[in-house]
Amino acid sequence: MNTTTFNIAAVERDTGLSKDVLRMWERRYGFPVPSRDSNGERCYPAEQVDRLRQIKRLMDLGHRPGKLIATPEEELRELTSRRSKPVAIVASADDGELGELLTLIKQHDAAAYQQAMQQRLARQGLQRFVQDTVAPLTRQVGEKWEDGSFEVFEEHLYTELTKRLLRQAIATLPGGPRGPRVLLTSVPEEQHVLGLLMVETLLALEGAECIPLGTQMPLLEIGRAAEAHQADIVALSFSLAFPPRQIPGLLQQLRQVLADKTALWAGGDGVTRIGKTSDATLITTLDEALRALAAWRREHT
Amino acid sequence: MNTTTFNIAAVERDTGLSKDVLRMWERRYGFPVPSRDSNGERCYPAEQVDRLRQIKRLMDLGHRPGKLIATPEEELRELTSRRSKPVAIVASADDGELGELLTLIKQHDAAAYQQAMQQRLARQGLQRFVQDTVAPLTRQVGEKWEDGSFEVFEEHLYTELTKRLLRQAIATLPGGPRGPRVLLTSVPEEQHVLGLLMVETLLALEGAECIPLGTQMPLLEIGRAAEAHQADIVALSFSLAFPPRQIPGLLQQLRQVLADKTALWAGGDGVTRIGKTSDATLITTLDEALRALAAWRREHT
DNA sequence: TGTTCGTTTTGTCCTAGACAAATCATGACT
DNA sequence: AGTCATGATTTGTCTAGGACAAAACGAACA
Repeated sequence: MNTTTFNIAAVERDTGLSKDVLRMWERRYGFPVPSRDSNGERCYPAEQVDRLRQIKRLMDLGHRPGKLIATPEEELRELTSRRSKPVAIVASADDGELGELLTLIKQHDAAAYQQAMQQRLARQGLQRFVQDTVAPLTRQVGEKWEDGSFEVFEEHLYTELTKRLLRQAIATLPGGPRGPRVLLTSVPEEQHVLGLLMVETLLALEGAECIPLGTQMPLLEIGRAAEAHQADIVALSFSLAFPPRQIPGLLQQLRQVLADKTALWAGGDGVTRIGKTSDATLITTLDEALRALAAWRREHT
Repeated sequence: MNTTTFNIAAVERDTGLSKDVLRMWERRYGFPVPSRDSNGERCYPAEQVDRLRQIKRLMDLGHRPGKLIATPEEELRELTSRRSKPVAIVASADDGELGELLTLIKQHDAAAYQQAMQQRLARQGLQRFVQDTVAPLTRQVGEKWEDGSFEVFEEHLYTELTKRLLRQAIATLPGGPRGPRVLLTSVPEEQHVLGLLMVETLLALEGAECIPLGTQMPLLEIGRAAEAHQADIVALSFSLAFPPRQIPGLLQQLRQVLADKTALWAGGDGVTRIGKTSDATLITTLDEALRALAAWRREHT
């Protein structure tokens, strides 16, 4: 009998759904329906936590909670059917080879994966490696995770190993301070860093001076860092999981904190869902990052 | 006029203090006292957000909010006076040299810092580098941050650069699967990874097979990962900032999720504040990690 | 085909009360 | 003098339901 239950804080921690949302769903949709302990506090069974995490993931993909909760188990079908929607039209000839890499992760063979990636890096060169291998591979891992063929921990393993590869590659680059000075980071609550690393790699290759501050910088500190480092550009990353409603206000606040001459770039899948803004340059693809760099250089000659 | 204000979600994001706590403090202590917008919602000025972050930091160090909030500006004194308390008795002869490294970070000279660290690594060897350089340096950066002589972004820069160094060093180690299989990760909400990397380095040096899953793994997923990887040991890290109240219950839940033969290690400064538990082996220093490894090996011959 | 406008959905914020866990202070006992 | 138990205080988290604004949707219209 494994009757472990989770209190509401643990569920928030594990699913990313706020306590407010969990209580509201219970009130409105009748799900989840946790039991109560002797103090009248909610006790969620593991099964419901798993389902909530699945729902959260589908919501990050654009689905609406009302519909998802109403769907009993056909979600599994929805998961795969959703596959038609994304812009996976970019059918690369490399799909087969990427599949091999995915298989290595799926087999949890870290050593073989790293070796295969190193070979690929040597063959393609860093720029093409990032654009034609790491980026599509990351997308595919995300999709595998959506349709349930990848576990969360397998995605984590992929992310961790790939981060190491990119950081290693960046370390070998000569630090050429001939381009703009770019400060790369993310706001608190946003911990995805892989996209930021890809951008850093490409910008560093182009000779920009990158200052990586990791993730989760408080807004006011980003302002101080930009000033202290005399940054020309502040580049932020937002993942799909980041609450979209917070992004516009956040960019506006940051814009006010930064000096006027400092450019503000916001990138990542999370910004595809917000409208245009005058506070920041929105960057949705790696190519756009390179174009934005070129544009910046044209304007500052 | 920089009159940017923050709503309560932004303050939670930037300070790590929950909305509940922010509202409760306002009710009980009369601080913070945000203004209200036209909807009656709280608007915190930047100044209060900074103070809150400072208070949060001191609380992580063991101070109590009631006292801190009552202290108007003498906090600054407290900050430095607190210096006497920590176990900084380990006066290493290296202090001078470490100071130089700190200075490089303070000057934001990433290139020089990396070069100096590489030299140190070459001179000391990896094990001593971790134990005699990285560990004390990290502690000092934390202290500098406490007394205000390091900004948050300077700590982030240190962390990011040092992470890269360690990962690079780990990558050069031969993957010898002769020891136990150790799965390293942290629970959601816990994003500090430097301690985990130090342990990974030492364990890998001892020939253990390390599986780094990054941070923020949901509990149930940790269980699945341990099973899939046939892990002998699951090693978790908790920083000082992690809510201590959650740790015991969390270890208990995880213990139930894991197979009996799988050992559970909990390390980091965060576990020094909780009592003994039968659910996990508590590890508070790097030495202890090595001893725990030796003990494990004795028991499994 | 695309745009505007009402309607529905959804998340977040609000107040205020209750309680349990942790911490502190006191006093008794070894 | 030190150690342990007991009671008071501090502190965080949970609960409840209500209100509202922003986003998403759908339908009528240009």
